[in-house]
Amino acid sequence: MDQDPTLKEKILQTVALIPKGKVCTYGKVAEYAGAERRARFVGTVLKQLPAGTKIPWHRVINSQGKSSFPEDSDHYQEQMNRLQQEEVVAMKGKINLQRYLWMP
DNA sequence: GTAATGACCAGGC
DNA sequence: AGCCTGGCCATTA
Repeated sequence: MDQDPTLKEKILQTVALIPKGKVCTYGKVAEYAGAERRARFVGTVLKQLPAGTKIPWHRVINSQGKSSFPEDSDHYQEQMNRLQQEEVVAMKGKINLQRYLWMP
């Protein structure tokens, strides 16, 4: 049981708001969800998501503009495939945040 | 109760 | 550009 169940829900809700063709960082998601210094918690929450979730977790990347997964992992490939499918282009595994970062 | 863990981040070198 | 360090804080053991 969470001490603050609404916080997890807020984070998921915020991630769900990221529009197609845009991305957001863990830190920004935390900020928009009203949890300013809880970037790591965002990752913890996304990790718990089931396989067929509707939450667009692939639109969440780290502050360096890169996937937070190792390049040889399936998660990395899936994330990049989905982003590319949404016209989000990554050069050398790096995404241009100036261009693709979602700003509500 | 303490200690370790982690889909993070900013700063320093 | 890369690598290391300290800080962060909810979860887990």
